Amino acid sequence: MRTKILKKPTIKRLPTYLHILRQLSNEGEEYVSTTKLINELEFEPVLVRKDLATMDLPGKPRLGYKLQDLINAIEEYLGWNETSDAFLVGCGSLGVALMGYDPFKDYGLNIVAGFDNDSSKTGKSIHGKQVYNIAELPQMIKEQNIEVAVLTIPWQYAQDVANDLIKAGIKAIWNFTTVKLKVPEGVVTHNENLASGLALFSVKKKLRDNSDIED
Amino acid sequence: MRTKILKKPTIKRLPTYLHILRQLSNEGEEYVSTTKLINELEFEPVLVRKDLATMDLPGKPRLGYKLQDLINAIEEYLGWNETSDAFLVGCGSLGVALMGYDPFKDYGLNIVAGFDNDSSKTGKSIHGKQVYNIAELPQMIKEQNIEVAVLTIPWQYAQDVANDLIKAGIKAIWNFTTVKLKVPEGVVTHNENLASGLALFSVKKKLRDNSDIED
DNA sequence: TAGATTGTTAATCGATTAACAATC
DNA sequence: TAGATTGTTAATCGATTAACAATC
Repeated sequence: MRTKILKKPTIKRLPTYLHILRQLSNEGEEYVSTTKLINELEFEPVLVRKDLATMDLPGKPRLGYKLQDLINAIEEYLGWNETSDAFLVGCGSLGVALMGYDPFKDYGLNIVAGFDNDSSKTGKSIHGKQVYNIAELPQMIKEQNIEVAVLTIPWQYAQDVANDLIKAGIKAIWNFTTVKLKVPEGVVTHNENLASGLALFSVKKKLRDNSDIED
Repeated sequence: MRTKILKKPTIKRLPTYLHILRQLSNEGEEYVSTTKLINELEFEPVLVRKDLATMDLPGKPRLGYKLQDLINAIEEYLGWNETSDAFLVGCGSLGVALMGYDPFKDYGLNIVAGFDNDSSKTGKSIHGKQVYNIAELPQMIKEQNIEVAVLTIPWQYAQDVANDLIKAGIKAIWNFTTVKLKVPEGVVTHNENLASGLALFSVKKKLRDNSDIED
């Protein structure tokens, strides 16, 4: 297993590359050069070349990289060659969306069930996935050996529920609440901050004409 | 109107501050110091102080900032003191979620209607908002003077639909597809890249034990 | 006055960009 | 051989952190 640690900005750009590479692959291409990738992107060529170089694949001058090798390397690095099963906690509108968001299957994430404390939601199935009462979480986490959770509950309950999840064996939490979770060693969280994105969007909008702010 | 341009990382942190400040305000606090903010956060104190300093408010040594002034300044800077009406295009699972995502009302965004080309979706209302056929978009954008669009359609159609939106008068697109939209001068887009977040999450997960990667 | 805090300038760190060498 | 591309080292740029002065 590769243990080389890439820079955070590089990691964030990898899915963008991967998306284009998969497209090119569908179109039957065999090799891909930085130049070809750049056409679809707004990154600097050197940046792309450096990012791809971190994958430690040999590129052929004049040709580029072997497309499939590059795809495999990125998928492997991200761990997207095998999917992890995950529980989603909080079947509000955002939770329901994520349960039905097809593209995740390309990103190594498989949400297998949802949980909620609202009895009007439990017992039904959403996007083909069963919704259970949150009380059943600990037992089901243990039984099914689930290590990944997606947290889409109101922020007021976030820390408490996270504590329960961790106690039951969850090792990684993708957190969509605005709360910065406090977690013990050995548990990772990642905050998906929609508000940050919206803030940036709002400011760009305001500065529309005289702006020099970049994405 | 304030035209001072903040740094991108600062802008992304503002909503986090705002969230905590609003909480403190609800609890009846009148002043807030960096020290108090830090308790809820994982940022460096100096960083927070510098971010807040960009708001150009006088802080009182030993006391901190006047809470309400700080909240107002941040909201004003982000343009969140007044909400913009927006159309959402693409009522798939993600689109439906965003239409029903309550917190947006605190973030200056008001999605007033949805659009889709699937006749099984049009004519109904979702989360209290009407869904129209995408063919009606141009006319309705003009009639209602809408300048903001949220784009949650499959990426294959993203550029084409964006072109139509812009032609009809849309000035700002919050783009949830994986495509980097090409837009003319005077139109802003912001890409919300869920895949980037998931990539970072995946890598953190993989490196769980021996990691030195930071959020 | 002492202490907690704001506010600012300088130093460090990290990421991007520029310049150029190597290769098929 | 010429040219397109990979690959790498050095320079620049931007953001964070450290150090310290100012103030109530």
